[in-house]
Amino acid sequence: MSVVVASDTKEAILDAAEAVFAEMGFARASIRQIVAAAGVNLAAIHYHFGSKDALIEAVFTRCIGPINARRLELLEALEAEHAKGPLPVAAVMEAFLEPMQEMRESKAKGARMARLYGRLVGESTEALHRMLSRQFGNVVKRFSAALKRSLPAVSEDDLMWRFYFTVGAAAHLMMDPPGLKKLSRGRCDPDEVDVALQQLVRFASAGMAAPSGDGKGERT
Amino acid sequence: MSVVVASDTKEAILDAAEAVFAEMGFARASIRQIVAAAGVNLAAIHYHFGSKDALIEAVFTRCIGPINARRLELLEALEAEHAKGPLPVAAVMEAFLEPMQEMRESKAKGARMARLYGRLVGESTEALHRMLSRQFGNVVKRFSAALKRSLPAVSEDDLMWRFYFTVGAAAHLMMDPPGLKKLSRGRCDPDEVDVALQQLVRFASAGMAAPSGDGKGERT
DNA sequence: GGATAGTTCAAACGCTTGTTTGAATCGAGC
DNA sequence: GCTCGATTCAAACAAGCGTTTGAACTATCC
Repeated sequence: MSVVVASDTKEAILDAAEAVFAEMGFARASIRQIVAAAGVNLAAIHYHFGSKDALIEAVFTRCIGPINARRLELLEALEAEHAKGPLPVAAVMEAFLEPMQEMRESKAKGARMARLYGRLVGESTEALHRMLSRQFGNVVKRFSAALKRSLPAVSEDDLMWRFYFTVGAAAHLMMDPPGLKKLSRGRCDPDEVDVALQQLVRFASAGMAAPSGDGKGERT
Repeated sequence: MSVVVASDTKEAILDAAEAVFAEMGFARASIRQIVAAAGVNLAAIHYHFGSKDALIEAVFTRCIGPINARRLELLEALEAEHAKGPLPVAAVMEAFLEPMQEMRESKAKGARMARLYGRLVGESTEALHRMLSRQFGNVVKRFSAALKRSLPAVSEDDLMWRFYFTVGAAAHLMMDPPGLKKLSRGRCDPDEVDVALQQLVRFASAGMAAPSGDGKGERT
């Protein structure tokens, strides 16, 4: 057969864990479910990863790494394209949001990874949270710099708040897509990923560029 | 002693469960932790509620009921105030977001309930989801009608998408307040609830009123 | 004061959890 | 062909889980 890059069982475990975690959440998922789905022995998880927590980390890293890499890639391309002029906010937001949405496009695995991704925000333990910071450090730094350049009129603090809200909106979409369907009584389909991305980008861009309340309480 | 409105232990269990669920999530929290925190016997939960799932429902209902009641109350006041003229979007959003944020204002219990509230979106099982629909049905109907009136230029579908994103942004804020602190390297404080509400309202209002992409791909 | 209904309690139930163990199996390298 | 390290396997481990049980307690009414 072909060259075994990394142990086949290791990959099988990661794939199965991804699916089970996405469906059940981290806490509810049991390693017995995972080994059953992967078709490997119960002890394989501890042999290859050491513990359930370590497996969670491994799954997460494999899932989020490429996304953040692509984000930075898109942002760099954007900065190259608009080397001198101003960076369009919508384009920056799209560079951040598209890689996350994109993976939902490709069949079951993509959707599962997307759900898994969403789970992280809500269910993260302390260990998960530290890794989350590690993985996102660069992305946050680069994107907040880009946003600052895009929207010089908005204060840095406001930008952080709004970026944080954007993450929440995107995470919600991936954590609970059926929620939108129920909310809209079937009229909006969260599985049309291009529509979803467009909606998300529009909403987030407008939110980002919202007027800052400079003192006066302008409640229109 | 005073009149016992409902069993003291029942209240103690609900209080303790609220705290433990908020801290650990529903899946990780054990009823042994809850009875220990409440200072009651292990069997008390099953005697008073029947099961752990039923307890989750009870805690949730007690937590979300008053919030949704207040939302409708604020919205009705608003509609009375602007009986003829247009409803200001920001005011509608504030009517929706304030009751949720408000409870964080009062010491530990408020913050715990807020976290619990946030957990629901990410961790809900099928049973929880059905109850969530039941509890939110009215609120969604009334607020989407109000938003439609506020923003006649925005299509109904767009409004649903954006309302859904707003829920996500708000839920994120309550699920993971420390996340904002980390993201902003300490510059933004999610515990200043009035600031948080203001930021949330501004972001959501701008997102709600975003221009709809009527055909032309206006990527500025 | 004995009976009754409501509540609390310690103890155990059966089951699932993450993890460990030690033997069995496999695949190269000499 | 044999050895050795890496991998797989069935089986068991202790601990924790939600839940049940039946006896003890408490207050109320006749």
